[in-house]
Amino acid sequence: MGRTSNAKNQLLDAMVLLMWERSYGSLTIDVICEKAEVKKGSFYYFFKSKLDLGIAAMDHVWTQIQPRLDATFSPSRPPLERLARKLQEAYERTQQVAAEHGCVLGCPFFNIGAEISTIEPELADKVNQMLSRFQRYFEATITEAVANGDIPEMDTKEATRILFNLYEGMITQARMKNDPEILKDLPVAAARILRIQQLPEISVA
Amino acid sequence: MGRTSNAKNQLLDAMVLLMWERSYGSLTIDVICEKAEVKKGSFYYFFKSKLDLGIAAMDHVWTQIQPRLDATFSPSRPPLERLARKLQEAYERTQQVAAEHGCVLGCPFFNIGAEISTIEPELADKVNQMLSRFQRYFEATITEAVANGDIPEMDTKEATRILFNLYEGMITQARMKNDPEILKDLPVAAARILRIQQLPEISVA
DNA sequence: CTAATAGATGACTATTTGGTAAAGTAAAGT
DNA sequence: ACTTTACTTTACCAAATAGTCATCTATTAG
Repeated sequence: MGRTSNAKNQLLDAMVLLMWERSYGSLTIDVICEKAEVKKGSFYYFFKSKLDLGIAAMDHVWTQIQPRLDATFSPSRPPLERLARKLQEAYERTQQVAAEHGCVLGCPFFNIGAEISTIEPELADKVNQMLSRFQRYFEATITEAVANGDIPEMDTKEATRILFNLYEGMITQARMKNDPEILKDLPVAAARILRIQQLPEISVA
Repeated sequence: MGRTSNAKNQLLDAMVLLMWERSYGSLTIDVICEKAEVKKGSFYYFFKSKLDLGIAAMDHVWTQIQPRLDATFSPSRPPLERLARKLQEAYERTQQVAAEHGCVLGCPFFNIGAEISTIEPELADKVNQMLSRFQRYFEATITEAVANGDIPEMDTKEATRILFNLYEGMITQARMKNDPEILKDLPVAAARILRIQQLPEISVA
């Protein structure tokens, strides 16, 4: 009952895009409303502040990302192949996003986290929560690889932290240099961290 | 001749601090002037905009950082020991800065770069320039380590990129999680990337 | 058909912000 | 002493921005 609307979703979509393409601090309510094609009155009907929308936007983008992660890290393939595919996908998708948006954008969580961690604790918590979820995909993969004997015995939590931070560091560098090619180092880097010669080759498609 | 002043330096110091402790986008001219204890008229006497000061602040902080880097990476010690010391120092200094400022702050260049790369190209260029300078210290060290036979033959440029991005990624995670302990992974991570068992132990002080 | 509900709209206010300019002041040159 | 130079200070304006509210409109339940 009552009037229907998808203004809330338009606001969430616009916020995700703007935070990814620009930054959090550079956004104003007016800019967000314009991008969302929603009037300011409606903004304040659904959200009480930019911070409120920003936090909701992080949950929103996760629901878009999670299915892709589930597919890429699907246990239907052996762990090292999953990892190799993820790293390959990171490179290809970075190129694709750069073509669509005009420049490399990197990881929406990591960028925002680096920006706001000291000034917006609530948003920082939310971002850390999302990054932890993301990291779990790597951890599950590495744990299984050790269990399979695909890689030597090692502290899997430690290896996960190292690989994950490397991954985020490289993607952020790719954004800063606006150069997807930086991500070509990822497979070599992962192999070294996991103490193997190289990750498995992956067949096309 | 004419009236003397150190307002310009106060503005630079304040800007460096604020960009490190907070972010670029959250700063206003008024906030910067208040921190610097300088009136707005003087701000516009020395700088034409926040962007202008931001760029100058990056050069300014480099002049403070460079002597410390020169000391830590001094060729008076063997390369792997230099590296081990740098990673140890990163951990200790992060703790110290956290104690002084109330939270982990990370790398001033990387944080700002991640935040503004898509919206302030001039500042992004300056940040990239500083990061490249920083990276050269790692590259020189790794190159010498290979030449010495301290680590196996490898593509030193590639190894440098990997190690550097890992370093920045970890430091940024430490900021986001407000936890210096994350940096304890650095020596293990470096050893894996450089294909050695472990970095040399370093004596106290 | 009508009332109740959910949302849309636009006009409005108060504040913050970036930016300017004119008058003032300290230091050094002559 | 006084003039020039280099910087400071204050007051000010215009634009941008956050946030509110009364009124309007679409949807559905009864």
